[in-house]
Amino acid sequence: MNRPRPRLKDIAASTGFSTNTVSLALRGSPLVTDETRQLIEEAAAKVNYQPNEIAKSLVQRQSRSIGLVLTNITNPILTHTAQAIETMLSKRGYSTLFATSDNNVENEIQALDALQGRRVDGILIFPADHHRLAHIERLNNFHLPTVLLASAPGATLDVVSVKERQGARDATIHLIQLGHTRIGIIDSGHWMGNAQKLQGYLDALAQAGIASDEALIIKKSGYSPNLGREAMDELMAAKDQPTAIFASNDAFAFGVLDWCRMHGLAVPEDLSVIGFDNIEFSAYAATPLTTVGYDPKELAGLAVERLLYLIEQGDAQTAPLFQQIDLEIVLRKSTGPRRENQS
Amino acid sequence: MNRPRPRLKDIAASTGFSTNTVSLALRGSPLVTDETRQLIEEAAAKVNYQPNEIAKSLVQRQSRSIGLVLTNITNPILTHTAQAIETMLSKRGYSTLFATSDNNVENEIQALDALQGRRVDGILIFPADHHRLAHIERLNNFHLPTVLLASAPGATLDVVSVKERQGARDATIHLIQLGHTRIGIIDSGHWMGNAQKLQGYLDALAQAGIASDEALIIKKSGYSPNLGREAMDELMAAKDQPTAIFASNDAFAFGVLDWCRMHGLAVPEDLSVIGFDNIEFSAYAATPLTTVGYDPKELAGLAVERLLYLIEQGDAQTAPLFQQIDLEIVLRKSTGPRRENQS
DNA sequence: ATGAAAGCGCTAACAG
DNA sequence: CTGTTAGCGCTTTCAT
Repeated sequence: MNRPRPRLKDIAASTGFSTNTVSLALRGSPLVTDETRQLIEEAAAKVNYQPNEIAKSLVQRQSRSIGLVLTNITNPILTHTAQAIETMLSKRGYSTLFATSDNNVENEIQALDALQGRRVDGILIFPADHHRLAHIERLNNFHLPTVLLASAPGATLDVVSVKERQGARDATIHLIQLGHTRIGIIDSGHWMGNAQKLQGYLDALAQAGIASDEALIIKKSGYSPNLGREAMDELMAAKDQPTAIFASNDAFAFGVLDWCRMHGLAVPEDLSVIGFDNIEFSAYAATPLTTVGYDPKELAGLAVERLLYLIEQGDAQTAPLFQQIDLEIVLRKSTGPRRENQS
Repeated sequence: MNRPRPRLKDIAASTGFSTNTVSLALRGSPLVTDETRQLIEEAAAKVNYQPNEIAKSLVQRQSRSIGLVLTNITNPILTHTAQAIETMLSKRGYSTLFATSDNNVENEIQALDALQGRRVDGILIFPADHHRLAHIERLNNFHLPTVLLASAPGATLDVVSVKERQGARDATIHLIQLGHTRIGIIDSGHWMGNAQKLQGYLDALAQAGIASDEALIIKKSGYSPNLGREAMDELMAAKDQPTAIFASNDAFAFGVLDWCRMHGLAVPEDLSVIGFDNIEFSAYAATPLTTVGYDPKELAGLAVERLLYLIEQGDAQTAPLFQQIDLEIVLRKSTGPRRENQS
């Protein structure tokens, strides 16, 4: 059973045709007779012939593979996006090489090098650091189509992301409409997030005529409930405590909920909390989480379409496109009206 | 800025050496003078030379890439495993091509074909269906090292997985020790699970002299809290209701917790529930979930080591190795002693 | 210590 | 319609 993989040449030899004819036949060229095609197909099937895509890639100068670079996959919304991307790409005949940067620019550079070495036809990337994009933008020098999956400030690349600023604003407005004026934000700092969410939060406050307070703005780098708990320690140390919290991702929000459980605060009676991302689990949290969500498939679809378009364009330079999808608030149980007696 | 990618030949031309010398120099061969190596390295750096791994793969007949096939990535424990795999592989100089079968054998076959076409050096796979492995086992015909990431009954392939049966037995024993005798199981049917967990559950019951009851055994195919809820509808319809539930994955357990919340049952006072996998969020569930967990990195490490070993072995046939890692119960709040007045 | 030639498995002209 | 030739970018004998 242990044979070496059959080549075009082998099936050429066994059928008596030339490798060229075999190649054409197998690719369904109209130039070859039905009769010979049939012969060739049979011979190919008999030995379980599978074309060597590597050889094909070499001669065609395209690998029909793309690179997907993620920061890390502890955030389920990213993995859903990743899976959707892979599925769509696979339907279009592309393989996906994946790599993780773990939010580290050095790793990211290495990953990009490896992908370039493998001559991927394009790259989809969640950047590790929204302020260090030079190594990504440099990909353009080699005509390597790239789309960013997060809106980085001043990027000269194509972007497909979510309307973070607007989503954050809507979340904050939701809290304001419930009567809250002391609203804390736990922002994810500059990676996995730029200043967009913070901006949206400030927009909402300004619009409602509420002064922002530095003591209510906490930055945490990472994605973990622990960070949410830590942030709460700081937030609730303020003299004038917040009555509502906007957590810039659901993991932070879980940390907040847990902090409340530990400290005997009822949600939403004593504290309202709203998250961001609407990961599947948010419906099953200690208090079902109100959060702002989006459809990862929509994001994936847009990104894949755009990337494939850029690939097909080839050398024809196209101006970078900036696309963002809508978010919407998913109302559950973790937000409620501010009570009179509240702090 | 828009140049084509430099080749060995180009930097040979610019330095006056032959492509062969350049190739040797860049790979650090001792055959070439330090002086010329330096010259060549400079020239290469100047044009940002990156070797074409595709060409390399073709001539060396190895791609230094492996295929990772997942069922789907809604289960966070799988994504953690996947990330750990990618990270380890990347450290060893391997790229990872990833594909998802969505628990569908047809998709799985397609994915495997694509990976073979790309001439991956090995495959790591969570099989879609533990009873349909023929297409995977066939990979051996082409010397394609493969390791299964789930213990399939009677597989003739290498396996690295968790001690599901023992973990399930331990979980059930835990409930029995708390005084429960009416213990329901929500099993994940035959994919993403074989009969191992059910077996472990039955083992524990038998060992304690408790008769098993068909009415307490529910099978659900999939990974979603909804299925847990559905199962509860069936389970609690029994005349003699269970006082404890073993959910074969954490998502099911969340569904159970949610069902309890909807029906006014207190956990663990009215019902104990234990999950499986210990996903990160289980600590933040409506009731912090007691569950049986393992370290995905350990699983990933074992799998990668084994695969790489098989790859290095080359044609030397080695008997399939069956490895399983330990599980341990993570005690939280969702299990408690059976009360006297309980059902 | 360096160069020339061959070839990995395939597709792409170009003939006939 | 089918065969011949060349070449993708690299490594690998084999010379020198």
